[in-house]
Amino acid sequence: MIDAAGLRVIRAISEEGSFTAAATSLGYSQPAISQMVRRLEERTGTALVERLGRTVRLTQAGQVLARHAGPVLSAIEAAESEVAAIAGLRAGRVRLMAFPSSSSTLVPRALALVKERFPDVEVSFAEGEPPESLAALRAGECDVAVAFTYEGTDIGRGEEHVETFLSRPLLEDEVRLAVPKNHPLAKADKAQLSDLADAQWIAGCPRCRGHLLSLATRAGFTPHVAFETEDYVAVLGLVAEGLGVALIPDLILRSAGNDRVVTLPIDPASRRTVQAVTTADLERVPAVAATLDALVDAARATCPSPLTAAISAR
Amino acid sequence: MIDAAGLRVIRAISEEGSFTAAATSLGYSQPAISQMVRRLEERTGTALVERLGRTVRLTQAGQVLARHAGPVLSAIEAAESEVAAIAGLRAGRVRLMAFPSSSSTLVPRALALVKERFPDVEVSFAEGEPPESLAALRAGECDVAVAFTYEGTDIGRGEEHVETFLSRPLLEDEVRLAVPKNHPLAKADKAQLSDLADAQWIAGCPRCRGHLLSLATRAGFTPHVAFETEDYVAVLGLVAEGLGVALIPDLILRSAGNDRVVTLPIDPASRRTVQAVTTADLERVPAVAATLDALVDAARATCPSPLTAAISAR
DNA sequence: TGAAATAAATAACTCATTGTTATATCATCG
DNA sequence: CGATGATATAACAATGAGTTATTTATTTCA
Repeated sequence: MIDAAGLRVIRAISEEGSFTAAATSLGYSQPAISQMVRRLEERTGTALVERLGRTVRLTQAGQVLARHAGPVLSAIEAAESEVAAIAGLRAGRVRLMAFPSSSSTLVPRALALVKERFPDVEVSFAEGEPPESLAALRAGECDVAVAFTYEGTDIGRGEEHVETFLSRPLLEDEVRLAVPKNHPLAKADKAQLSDLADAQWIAGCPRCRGHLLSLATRAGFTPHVAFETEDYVAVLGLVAEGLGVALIPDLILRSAGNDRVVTLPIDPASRRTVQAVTTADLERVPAVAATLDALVDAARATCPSPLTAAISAR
Repeated sequence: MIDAAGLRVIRAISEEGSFTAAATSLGYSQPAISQMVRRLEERTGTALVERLGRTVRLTQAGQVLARHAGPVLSAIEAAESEVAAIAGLRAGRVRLMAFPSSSSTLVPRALALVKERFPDVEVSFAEGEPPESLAALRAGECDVAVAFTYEGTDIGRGEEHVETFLSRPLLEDEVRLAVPKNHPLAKADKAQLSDLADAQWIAGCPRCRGHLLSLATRAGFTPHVAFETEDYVAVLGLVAEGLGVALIPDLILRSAGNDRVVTLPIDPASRRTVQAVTTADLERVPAVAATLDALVDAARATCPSPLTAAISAR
């Protein structure tokens, strides 16, 4: 029945003392005010202004509206400016969830970029492996997930498809074989996976373990997994002690090397793609978009690869 | 940019958890909500809801709007209900101004009627002779003036025209000649004004004095005004003491008689019309309309005259 | 796994609202 | 009494905000 526009008009009349002045103050034409008042009076069923010749004055009912106009309009303006701040990146919160090994360089660098560009945007951060982070994204518990997919790995056994969401590729991460320095393959150019059918394997995160199984199956064997840990520093330690071999993404080796371990490409090559994942809706939230951009930029700085080259060329 | 309708929609979505439920709760169709949200998102420049498959959830910006919706909408509802109370005569204030001699019966009776019919309507009352009461009406200091006009009297010398306003006739009030009981005319049927050219006159209020002058001029003389007072009881007292004669409206004689005074019609007859005066705008204020009605009813009860008969027949 | 059910998006259309300009009316003031 | 300043009205255009019908997508359930 009564909306913000009506209150604005009544307030302007009350403040300015005439329809014409109210019109100029609101940027309207005079008849617009005249008609607006008439409509309001029709709706409320009572006169709101007294037209006394050349001047107008509010009736009691008009004064009631004018009195309420202030609080209502300033609350609306407050809401608008809060939303505008979010839209203008002068406010906003992004909840980021990333898998542990990305936390070392990529994510911190991206967070720093966001902070530098938009100091008032808050980015909170939690660790989580892809299945959890995607579930959190779906559940609305985070806004951006930094996840990875292994090339050619078909997910789908209860896990979230990355394809359900909107994802931007960040890095191409080559999967290498890690062997102890004294291992027969240590000096080889590349390793045939099938040569390692009888090796003891050390597996990383569940997803990586799945990838290992998938690759091994394709190479015609079932790997014997002697140890399992999500901590890649530990994986490298185990390998260094000669307790087994492991598949390790190149990205991890950049932050956590071990000089008693040698890594070499495998054949057929395998890579994982690190992606920033969000939803189509959240991508329209400016702070989220800014975070995605920062992640892309951070990835480019982290590792110039064919993929990121392609992205920069774009 | 954002109006009450938008806030209502966002709040409904937040409360109901889906567009469809929000639509039913607001009495809209589902696409209406869908489009409303889209418009809001276009205007604000950021996503307001996350569509997660079948369910929707508000984004941070959406939550900002939902948070403000409550206060804003309840303030608007409060304003609406206050105005509705005024429109529905469950509230309201009328400032009445009446000339003194109407205060005796007509006005009190009318006030009682309003109080009986609409107990929550406040009518405040002040005395004032027609020129002042009309000026007050014009100045917005009162809402209804009970005034009178002398038949055939042309006003206009700086005074307010009753015709400027909207007036409803209440009573036809005959002007009679008051003489002492022992006056030569005391037993006459009627008095020729011209027979009183040499009499001492006692005048009432300024307006009444003006009327006396006008009538006398028409009768061919200039009256000798010996006394002047606005208090008609005093006028009657002066007449009773034989200090002069006076023109007195019949209405006054009903409440303030004096048995040492005789009144008789004058020739040519003269009457004043008692009117309830307001403005076209104020007449659309329900409490004002109710007061006017009460005045008409009170007048009918006070003095059944040809005029009031005509009004009831209408 | 596939079909039914549920929910949101889209298309196409209608109608009311809310502006506009041009003009009339009306009160005030020199 | 005419000029002026203010509101009202008329006619019209654009937009907003609904509607129904239909499509698309996700969940659920057999």
